[in-house]
Amino acid sequence: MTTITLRHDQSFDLDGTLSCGQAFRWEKLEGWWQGVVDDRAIRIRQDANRLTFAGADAEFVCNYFQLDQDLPAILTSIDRDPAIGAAIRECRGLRLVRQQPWECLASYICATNTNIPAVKRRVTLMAERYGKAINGPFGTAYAFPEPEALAAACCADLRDCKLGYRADYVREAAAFASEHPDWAERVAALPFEEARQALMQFRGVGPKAADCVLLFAFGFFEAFPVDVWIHRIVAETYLPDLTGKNCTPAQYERIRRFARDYFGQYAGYAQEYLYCARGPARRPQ
DNA sequence: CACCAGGAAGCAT
DNA sequence: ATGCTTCATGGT
Repeated sequence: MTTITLRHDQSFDLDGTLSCGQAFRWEKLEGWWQGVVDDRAIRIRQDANRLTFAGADAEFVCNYFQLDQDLPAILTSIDRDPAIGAAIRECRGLRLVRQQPWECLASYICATNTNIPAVKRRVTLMAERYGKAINGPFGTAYAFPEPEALAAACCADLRDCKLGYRADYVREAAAFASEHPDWAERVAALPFEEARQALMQFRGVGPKAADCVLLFAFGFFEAFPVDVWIHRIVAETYLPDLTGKNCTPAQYERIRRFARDYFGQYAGYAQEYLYCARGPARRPQ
């Protein structure tokens, strides 16, 4: 068990960070967050400015939660109006975690036209069936499956993981990733728009999923994923002439360009704060 | 039973 | 380029 004390400039809210839906492999049990990152089973809790954890060292935890990123400065840079200001006050301390590219890509292929609990279920089922077993501080856990393991999976077994029509997309992506082990570093080396196009070459990865992977795994903080909630919020708050509930490709393009211009190079943080401040009780209409 | 959920592909216009 | 349909699943 390790404890670190956060510095004054390391504003951090563990609960907000892990419950906002960016990563799918954490759950809170009896005051502790338990999760799997890479091949580590981690247990962590926060008491004021102290972080206590097991299953990983301080450097790993610091890197995963990007604790050395200057969050106060980022929030100042995106704080452009009362609406985002309220979201920042409500969610201050929320950080984007640094996910692994393959897991993030596969997870967001599983996230189309569905909700977060269902994605968690799919990812957990895939890990239990195809992932490496890990002995951690909370019994046996399972790493997210390597591309090879999912590429070799038979389609019926994958469908048992409740992937539905997404099973073929995951298998195809897994086959590509196992044949091109350097796919992630090649994407990481590209400029933003080219990296985005590269991700959208995967079947099952459209604009939204690509932007999520760019933001959550590749550190492209200008990425601005537009899901149904963000579409609704942006239409109500910033672009009132947007009509309809369905987000056409042209609307998607307009929203993300607006966000990049308006919020700046950390537009992705603005997206996450707006999304998380939407309020769990808020109903559509 | 209808409707929705961190969408995207496949076609027809 | 834009619009409609379908896709599989679980929750409400």
